[in-house]
Amino acid sequence: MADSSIVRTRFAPSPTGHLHVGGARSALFCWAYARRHGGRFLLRIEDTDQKRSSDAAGLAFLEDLAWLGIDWDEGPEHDSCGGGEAGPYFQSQRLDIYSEHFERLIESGAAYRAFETPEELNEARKIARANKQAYRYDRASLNLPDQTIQQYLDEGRPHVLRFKVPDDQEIVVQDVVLGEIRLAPGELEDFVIRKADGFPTYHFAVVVDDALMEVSHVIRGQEHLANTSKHVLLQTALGFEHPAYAHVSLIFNPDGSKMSKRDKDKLLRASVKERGIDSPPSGTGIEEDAWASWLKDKSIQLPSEQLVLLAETLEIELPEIDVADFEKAGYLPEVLLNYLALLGWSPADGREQFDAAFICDNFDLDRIVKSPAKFDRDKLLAFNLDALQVMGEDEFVSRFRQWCQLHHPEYCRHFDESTFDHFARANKERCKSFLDPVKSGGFFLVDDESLEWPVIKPVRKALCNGEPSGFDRLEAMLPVLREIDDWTVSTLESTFETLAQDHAEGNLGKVAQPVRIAISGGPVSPPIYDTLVILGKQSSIRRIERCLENRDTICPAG
RNA sequence: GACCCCAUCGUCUAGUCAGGUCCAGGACAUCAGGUUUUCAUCCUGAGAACAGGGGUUCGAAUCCCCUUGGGGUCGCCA
Repeated sequence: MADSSIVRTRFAPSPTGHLHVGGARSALFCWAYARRHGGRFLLRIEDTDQKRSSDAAGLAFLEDLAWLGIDWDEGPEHDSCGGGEAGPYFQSQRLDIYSEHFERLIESGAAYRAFETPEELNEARKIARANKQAYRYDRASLNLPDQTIQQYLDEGRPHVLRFKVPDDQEIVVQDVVLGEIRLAPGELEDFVIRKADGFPTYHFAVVVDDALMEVSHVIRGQEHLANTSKHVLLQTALGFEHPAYAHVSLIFNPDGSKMSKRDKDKLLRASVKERGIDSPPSGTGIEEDAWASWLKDKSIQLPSEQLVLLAETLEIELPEIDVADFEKAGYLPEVLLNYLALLGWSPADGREQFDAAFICDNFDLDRIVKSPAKFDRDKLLAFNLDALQVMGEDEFVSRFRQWCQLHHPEYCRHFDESTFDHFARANKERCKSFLDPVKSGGFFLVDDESLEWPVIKPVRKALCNGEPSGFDRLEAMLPVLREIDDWTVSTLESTFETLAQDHAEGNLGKVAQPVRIAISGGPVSPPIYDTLVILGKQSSIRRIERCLENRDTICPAG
């Protein structure tokens, strides 16, 4: 340990695609802590599982981190982030480093070879479970005669390396958030540190890497709490210093279950089973084999594109779990970051809305809460609204345009640049997320000749009821609107004021609402003059005409 | 089942470590009014919590114990 006073934190995900919000918060806390204390934040890829192959898609979370504005000083290179002296930062490239440390443990007798097969162990676990007993590895291989071991080795029997847990001492973990956690002697079994394929297990790799990368503070989710005792033991056996630990509570769904990256699979799997679908629906691109094993094994996740396609065919709405889901749903990265920071942490001054710089200036471990938090989308949405409202108009337009290009290019294609601009501005005051204008603006995209008017209460109220009715007023207004040459917000505004005087005793709503419905097909749209201008004179007139033509369907006689 | 962690309004939390200033504060949500050309905003107001039981103490949301509830882990996953 070169200089123990320098703060070094790390985020160490496995390369399984997108970053989920729990991971994002861990990364945020690590990052903020390093920034607050003038330290370094590193990223390390925990890819020691050969079965879950790590292709390029596995590294999608790098984009998610970057989107959130979390940058790393060392780790995989991405844009201007990454690099560093303590690499490689992919565990699969550090195998020779681990073997050196395995050797030390074998020589000192702190680790031993074990020859049981996974099947044997599974069987033993099952029996123990059936007898309502806690299963612990029985150390059978530890008691094997040297001769037998040599014989097995000569035969080339596959084997793992297990760590010999001292059975006479209590293990104490000091946690910055939780305090002191004690584990009685004998609670821990001799856990595996090297798999049969020669790769280290998570426990071993994490300890070696944290030590070699001089990580000073391990900030991670509480699901790792039970592992920490193993790590502490390994550190002692290897002669490493213990980093400071801070275990952050988990993030839950509103229903109280753990918010997991596997939730989407879980939801779909349940639905598939319920409907008795036993082969992969066509168009999802899922192979028969993959489908079968996915159905059987809860720990298997489908690639995200297949997940999306499957959800579409089943007409199921997937929960927002990944950072990318929130991006797609139209949230601002700075708002998500803000909200995530509030999940388990709060600044001393009680402020709730702040930016990344504020977090970096104020974050500390002593204000982290121990209890778990439920993810509250309403609050996130409210924060998003606030951020959208205070955003400058130009910034809003350009960010909204960028987002549309990515997620709803049909709007960019449909409008020319200045009309898109107007569309964006007209929506700014009234949207909670980038998705709102898109969801409510579908009528802009439909053909004038195919616009329909659903016969729902607010429509009938505005169009059919009263004397004169909305339709009567529309009829009277149409010729006036036809005569307008200067189809602009200001001209329309003065025209409508006159129309309101002439036909509705000055009540603007009485003239605006029928027009709104006529041109949008429903009772909701951006401010009426903006809507008329964005749509254009020709379309607006045509839609009013067609609405009038449909009077009898919309207001059935009686 | 074993072990470990947690427990303040519906939700996120402040207050807990250094007991009194807390008949518990804020935010989101809810409800009621008001503003508004629709929706969304915006403004005003209201209701809403220390899980239960024992201690310790002059005094407990704060300290201790038990119960209950929730969660995590128990993989040759990370």
